[in-house]
Amino acid sequence: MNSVHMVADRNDTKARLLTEARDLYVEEGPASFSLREVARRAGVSAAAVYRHYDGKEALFEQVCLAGLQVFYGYLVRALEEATPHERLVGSATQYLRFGLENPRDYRVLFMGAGPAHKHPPGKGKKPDATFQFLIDRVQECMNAGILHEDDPHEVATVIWAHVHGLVSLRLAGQLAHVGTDTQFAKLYHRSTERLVEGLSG
Amino acid sequence: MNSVHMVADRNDTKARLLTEARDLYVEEGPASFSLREVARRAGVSAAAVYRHYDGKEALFEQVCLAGLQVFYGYLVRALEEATPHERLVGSATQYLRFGLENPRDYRVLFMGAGPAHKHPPGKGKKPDATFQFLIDRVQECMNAGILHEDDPHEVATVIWAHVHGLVSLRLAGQLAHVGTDTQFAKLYHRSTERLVEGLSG
DNA sequence: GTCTATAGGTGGATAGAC
DNA sequence: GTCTATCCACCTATAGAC
Repeated sequence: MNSVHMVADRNDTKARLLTEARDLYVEEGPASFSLREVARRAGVSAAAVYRHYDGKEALFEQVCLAGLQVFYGYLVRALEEATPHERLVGSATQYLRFGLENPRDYRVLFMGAGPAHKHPPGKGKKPDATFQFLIDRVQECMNAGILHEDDPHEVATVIWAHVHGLVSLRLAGQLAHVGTDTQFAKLYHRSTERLVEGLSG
Repeated sequence: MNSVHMVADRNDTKARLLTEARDLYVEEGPASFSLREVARRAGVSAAAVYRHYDGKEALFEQVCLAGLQVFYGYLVRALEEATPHERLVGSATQYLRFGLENPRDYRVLFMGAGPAHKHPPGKGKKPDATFQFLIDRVQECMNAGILHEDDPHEVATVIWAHVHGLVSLRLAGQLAHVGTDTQFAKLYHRSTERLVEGLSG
């Protein structure tokens, strides 16, 4: 096995720094996110980090980009569905799956404290791509007559707010009373479907 | 006018520090929130802050508490409504008003970066009181037969997630395409009412 | 590619004068 | 109540040895 083909060696310092950086960020917050602490957790010196990343900000940028890659990996699966309706529902399902299976990435991408990090390019640009994806699913349903003709922008907006609200509150521990992830998923799907029906009918 | 009765003198350093602290937090994020910078903005030395607050964390705690006071000031107005249904809808309305009229306080209270600030007592305790308030409104509607009997916990959960999702995305600028605050308010009310109908019918 | 050493900077908090 | 001066901790980033 050539090292060139190894994507995530357990001892790959670069990859290790990336995950340690992400974990530190979500565990201790932006205020405590330091390059030195990331290096400590990864078991290397602070100076070593500069062999892999251009600095603190660049490191965090890569954390965001890596999270987006994972996120898109989930979203695109919804396109494998057969009908427009299934693709729309599937999008919501994949969004939920991403959040529950990658809570740390979700927090970095969608629960960053507003202007917490200034530069992270994944904050103002890519989520727009996400939004467009959802708009396309809605438009698709309207074209197929599955959803009543309406402003796809508006319907997509409300759906996004709804799923983001549910997932973010769940990950924040505010919805612990709902029970298991499976129970939460039922609630998620039921309320989302009813919301869509209510908005389109 | 006795100074004892003056709550917010323009030159009241203590009050000035509080608002400067809040603004710095929402503008620059937790990572850049420093006692020294707050003091600079307030036009006093860093040491002067300690005459009013016990330190950096204590200062931020007071920022959170002040925001909660304002928030509750909005919520309780919903209790002035005549019927359970109007009180439930009114709660959502007041929640929206608070967010649009006090975006900085809203960000501090509900859009803090997860574990961004560790101690702030307004994060794990008080929002529970907020949630209980909403549960009470829902239960009230069910008792009155206005909402179909269901788990008030669950219905309140979905409503909270929905309104929080809409307001937080709006304040994050992700819903700029919706238009004016008035237009956004229409969307907010319409989608919320349909959600409630869908969940209870 | 990783280390140690170091330069240069910011911040929290305290002491003591006024 | 506010100031200046100060201490100490921690950080980013770089230089140069290995």
